[in-house]
Amino acid sequence: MADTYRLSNQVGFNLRRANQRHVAIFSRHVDGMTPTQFATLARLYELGPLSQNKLGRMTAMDSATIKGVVERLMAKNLLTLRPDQNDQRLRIVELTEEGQAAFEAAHVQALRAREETLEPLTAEETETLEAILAKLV
Amino acid sequence: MADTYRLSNQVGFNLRRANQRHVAIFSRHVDGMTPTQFATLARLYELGPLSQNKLGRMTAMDSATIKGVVERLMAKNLLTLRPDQNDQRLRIVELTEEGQAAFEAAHVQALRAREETLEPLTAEETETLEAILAKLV
DNA sequence: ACAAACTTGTTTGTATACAAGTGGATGTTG
DNA sequence: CAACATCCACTTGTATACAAACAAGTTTGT
Repeated sequence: MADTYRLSNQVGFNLRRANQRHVAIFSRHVDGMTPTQFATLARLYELGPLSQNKLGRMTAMDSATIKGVVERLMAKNLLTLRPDQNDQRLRIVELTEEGQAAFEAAHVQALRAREETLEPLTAEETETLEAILAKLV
Repeated sequence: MADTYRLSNQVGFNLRRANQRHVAIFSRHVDGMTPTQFATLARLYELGPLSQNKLGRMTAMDSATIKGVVERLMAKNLLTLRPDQNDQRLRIVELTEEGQAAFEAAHVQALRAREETLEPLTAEETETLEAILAKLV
């Protein structure tokens, strides 16, 4: 039967909790920006201007989600939106100067959040976790 | 500077993606129930009747979140709510017969979802991941 | 006994996250 | 080149997730 089922041992449950914990730590370290918003800035910083949907794919958000994120970042003047010349469907998202600065500042704080998240682990365990997560996603 | 920052290497980003992937797999295997709702049933099945807030703590949800989850599960007749005799603040949540059956059925499907989630990993990597997640949460 | 501190459950507001459907633009193919 | 499929952005609806504030009940400290 299901008598021996223990939720606390389930990978899915612990994946969810580990993510919750990281989000909480991230929020304490990085001001005025969620992990998702930070990921969006990071991708634009890395890759330059992208269409909204492409940006969503690069940050693992569907079109409905990325729309809201872009909207909120735009409200903070961290990015701009412009139509594409060749393809009238596309809305090209681009970092503003302010957005670049915001990423560079948040980036340092995000690294500290990462450290605190991984603090319970040894350096070797951290590497192992990163390798295993890379295989999982 | 932040030139070398690679979002795809960030533990937080990959934790989020791994969780997204698991939720998607779970949804394909378990019908009519989210991972969170399943976790709620699992805890009640494991531990018996619990107050709403206590149930939230056992499933890693704050009071606002667990309220909605309980509401939706109650709408499906999978659990009931009753006042506590000794403490008038408490609302005791309890599985119905239908809720127990629903958990037992979903439980089998959830195990298959777990298998598919962990399919990219060797048995040893799975164990390692579980151990590391246990240290992280 | 009684005020202060805490707990429980609720509400509101904001932010992901995704399914499903729409309309317009672009690509592909017979 | 016209039918068809695909892609993009948007909209609606549902489901977590958490912060902050609140009222009512309970516990604690004196």
